[in-house]
Amino acid sequence: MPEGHTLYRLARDLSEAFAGGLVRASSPQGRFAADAAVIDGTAVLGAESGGKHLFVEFAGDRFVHVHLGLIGKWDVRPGPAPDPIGAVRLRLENATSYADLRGAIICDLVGRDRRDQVLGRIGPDPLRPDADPDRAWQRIHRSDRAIGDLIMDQEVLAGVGNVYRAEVLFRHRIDPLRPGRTLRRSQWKAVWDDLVDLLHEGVRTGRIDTVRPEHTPEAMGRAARKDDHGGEVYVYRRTGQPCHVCGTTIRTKDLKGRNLFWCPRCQPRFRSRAKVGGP
DNA sequence: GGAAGATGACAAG
DNA sequence: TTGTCCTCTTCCC
Repeated sequence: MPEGHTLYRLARDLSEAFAGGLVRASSPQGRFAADAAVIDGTAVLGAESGGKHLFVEFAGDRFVHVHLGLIGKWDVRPGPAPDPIGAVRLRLENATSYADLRGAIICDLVGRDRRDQVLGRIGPDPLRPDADPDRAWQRIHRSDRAIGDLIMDQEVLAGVGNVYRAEVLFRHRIDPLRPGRTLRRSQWKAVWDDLVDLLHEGVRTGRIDTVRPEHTPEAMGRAARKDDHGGEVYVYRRTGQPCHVCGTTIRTKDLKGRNLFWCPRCQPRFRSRAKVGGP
């Protein structure tokens, strides 16, 4: 679940629940106990996300830096907190809300320097209005790496994970294995603009839906069925199933340890126009 | 009841 | 490139 839109929503929800007041902080699981004690009873100033990173700011230039990784979750709920269930690394609570963090790959108490360092290292985030897509383009159009690899590199572009990667490349009929340097600038601009739209839609709904109206089950006369992660998608985790658009079997492949999904017909293999080989 | 896999990133070699 | 960490769900026995 945790791609950029999830972290953005979390930052918003944490701000709404806790900003401007004092919070109790604890670590029922114990691994964050010493740091939780430092911020316990202090004021939350706000929360912000950058790509998949989340920072909760406390008075005194203290920040809780969280990265959910593959399996982390942060549940923000109204009401008095119940007894912790499972391994709760960090719990924040006030009179009206509580938030339980589990399974995060990063949960650190840091200063402003570290926060600035982390946010300075990531590429442009499509959810930030001041993001500059040209920063990503400068990396992409000089690279021999596959666009499917580049687009998930958080130093190139921040916030896109495996679902958005698969879906946005499908929507633009781009072969995921095509080298970044072979893309045209106009193609990148279209991909970026689409990511801005898709991520904002993800923030609004809390799900990843990427299927265009003309390809919905209703429009195509097929049975409606939500995919496992809760949204309607073209190719993500649909290996072996027919493409919603052309019916070709969706394929998968391991790319640097992550599953890549694509339709070989809608996203035909890119061939360089440069002549190669012998006479 | 247990293994495998998952929307991720890091360190080590 | 491989190994490691973290939790929860799904699938198979």
